[in-house]
Amino acid sequence: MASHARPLSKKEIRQENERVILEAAEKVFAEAGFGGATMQLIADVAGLPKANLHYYFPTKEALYRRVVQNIFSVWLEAADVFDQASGPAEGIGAYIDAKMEISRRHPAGSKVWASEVMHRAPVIQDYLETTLTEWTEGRMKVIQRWIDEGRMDPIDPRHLLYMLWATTQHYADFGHQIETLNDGQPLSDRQWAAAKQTIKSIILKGIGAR
Amino acid sequence: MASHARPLSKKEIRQENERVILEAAEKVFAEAGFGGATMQLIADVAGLPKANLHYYFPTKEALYRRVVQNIFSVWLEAADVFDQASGPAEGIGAYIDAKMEISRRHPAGSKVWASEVMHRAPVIQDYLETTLTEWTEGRMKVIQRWIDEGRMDPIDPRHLLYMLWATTQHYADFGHQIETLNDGQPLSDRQWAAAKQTIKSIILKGIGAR
DNA sequence: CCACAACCTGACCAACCGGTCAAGAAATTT
DNA sequence: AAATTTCTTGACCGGTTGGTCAGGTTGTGG
Repeated sequence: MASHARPLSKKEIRQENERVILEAAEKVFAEAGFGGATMQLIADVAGLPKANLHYYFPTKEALYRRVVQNIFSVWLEAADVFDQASGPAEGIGAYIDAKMEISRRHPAGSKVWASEVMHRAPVIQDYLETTLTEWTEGRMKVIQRWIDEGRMDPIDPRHLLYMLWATTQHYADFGHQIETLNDGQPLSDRQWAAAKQTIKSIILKGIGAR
Repeated sequence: MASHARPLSKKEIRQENERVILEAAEKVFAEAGFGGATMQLIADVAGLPKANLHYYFPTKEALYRRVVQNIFSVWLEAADVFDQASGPAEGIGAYIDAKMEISRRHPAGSKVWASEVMHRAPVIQDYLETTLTEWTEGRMKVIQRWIDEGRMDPIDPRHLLYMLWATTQHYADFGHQIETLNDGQPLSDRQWAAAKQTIKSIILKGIGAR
């Protein structure tokens, strides 16, 4: 039982507790939605008294906002692979791999994001209008350049992006449905690989990547 | 003001009130989630006193269950076009059109369904295990037959189906995000047509439909 | 070692929610 | 037109929820 643990410093205490609370909150918000989640349940999952949550996060909304912000930053990181690529096959292929990995490792985060957007983004509308809009336009330009260079078919870049988001996030957001249709078992390593392979195969061939 | 309206019969009253309540409930559940929705708000949207809702639907859960069941039946109807098709280009193309039309006309329903599945399907798990499983297996056999007949590439039918669901429902579930990225405007007729066309083009080429 | 600041938490509260009920209004049956 | 069934609704209730707070504990800087 960590008998040699020296007393934690105030900074460490704050860091650790915020981390534990955010982790628990992400899980509970994903499973119950914002309205269905309760501070009491989040506190139980985090292993802290409810009043302690309100010490670190003044309101339920403030806590939720932090959870969504965290997800958004993870979400954007996957974009890096896009820019560093030399062509559509490499760039889009790597992007699919990255987003599928996020769906597998952070399904709760993806669900919170989906829920937030479905409810008309009451908390992160400003992010949609600024950061996401800029990100999307940048990526559309990259795709358009590939088209102009004759490295893929003339596909509407916007709808191609939507297709990539939809397909990859589906494996997180609808994971329960997929699991049910898989005899109640989570996808195995082999099945995840097959999913990635099928998606990449259809899309890369579908856009005529060369 | 319908001054000539004869008094409504009891049957008509029941039919009309249930319809109004279910319509309001679908909208409110879609916008707020099950936990965030309140009977009072549904009553306000329906234009009825709250106690009247409990006369027609004993509990919030019972009302929610009916909403989800309605959505599920609409959802399955779109399958017809799949079976009547002579080949993958026609069948899958028509299925995409049908599901995109549902996303456009019934976005609230799609959101309720997504929300239900994301929360581990507490209400319609039995449907997933029976009706949806059977439906999926049937459609997988159709696709496999097309593959065996050499009418499309050997694609894993299961992941192709997930891709079709994900891509089409994305336009309903993430409609708010798409609208924001479209300068805050809903997609026009032309843009909906472009979306359909892009999706069909990529997928049909991607699976080598011939 | 002391004074201060940061952290912790059981107990509490006002607001809200799903659901009930009794009493009346309206349609239907006899 | 009386009797009966169905529909309507304001008022009410117990339970839950987000949030508060006072008083205690623990680390920290001088």
